[in-house]
Amino acid sequence: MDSQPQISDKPGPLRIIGHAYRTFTRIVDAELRGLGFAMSQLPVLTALRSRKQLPQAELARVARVEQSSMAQLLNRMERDGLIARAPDPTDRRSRLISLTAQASRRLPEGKAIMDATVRIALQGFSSADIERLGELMQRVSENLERAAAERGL
Amino acid sequence: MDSQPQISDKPGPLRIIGHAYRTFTRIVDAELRGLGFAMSQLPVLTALRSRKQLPQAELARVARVEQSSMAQLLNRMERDGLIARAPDPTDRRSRLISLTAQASRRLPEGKAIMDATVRIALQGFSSADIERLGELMQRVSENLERAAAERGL
DNA sequence: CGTATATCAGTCGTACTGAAATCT
DNA sequence: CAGATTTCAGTAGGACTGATATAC
Repeated sequence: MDSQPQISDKPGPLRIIGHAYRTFTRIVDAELRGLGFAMSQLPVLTALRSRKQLPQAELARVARVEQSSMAQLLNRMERDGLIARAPDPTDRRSRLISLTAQASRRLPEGKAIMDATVRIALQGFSSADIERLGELMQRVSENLERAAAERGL
Repeated sequence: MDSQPQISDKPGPLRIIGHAYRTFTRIVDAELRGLGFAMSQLPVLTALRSRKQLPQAELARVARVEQSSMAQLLNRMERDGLIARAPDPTDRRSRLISLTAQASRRLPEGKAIMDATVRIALQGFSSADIERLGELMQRVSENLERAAAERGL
């Protein structure tokens, strides 16, 4: 007798996406805590590893967050001794961000934790599955970016 | 000369997922603002529409957030006149949550906005694509849930 | 004791406002 | 020089989490 409505409240793909992402963040942040890192900091750290000095606006672009989000993140990172801010000699509005030696030293281990967790998330996925997931999510992201732009967001 | 490293910083599937979800939230919240709703409230509202009275713990389970997150969400919803809390006659620790008439009246329109935004996110997707995306994300979610449980998170 | 709820501190994201420097 | 743009800072409020505390 499955004529019962069973009030499934089926989550819908976007609900699943949100929940999976929060679970991912929770795991990575817990693993990074021992290193003194947080997941939100990794894009900043890795961007500064290759190009040693970058302005805040460029870091916001790389991390795909708003300028004010990046400003606050950098405040916490400076407080925690992960980055330093130095005046930009060529533009007095700007300050150049660089890694401290400590952050630079611990970065590889942090990146390894991140990569390992991504592998856990994708356990049991074939290369084709991974490629397909990336492609589908990329299309979702583009659809939403376009809609946001149309609305001036 | 494309022998340049081109420092692609390829996002990785989890980064795309996070960014897509944030963009989705931003759009839905903007559209719901006129109704006085927020996206985080919709699971609560729809759960209370079918079963008119539920305790906080059950709402946290349905919305897949921690108990403290739900407590604060309900505080804001009560402040905004969307829900009411009444003592549970059968358990004096618990309080039963119910919708106000206003919230109940506006809920269908809120649900329509949500559904329309999901359709935008999935524009250009065949039914097979949608099914495949749901299936892949479900597997990611299960992998991460298992890992979180193993770590006592 | 165990379960339901409340509260606090902290992170992270957004929007909005405004000052200072730069560019045209 | 005026006016627009860019770079950053600061604030407010929301949505999470984890850790505690209180009530039954």
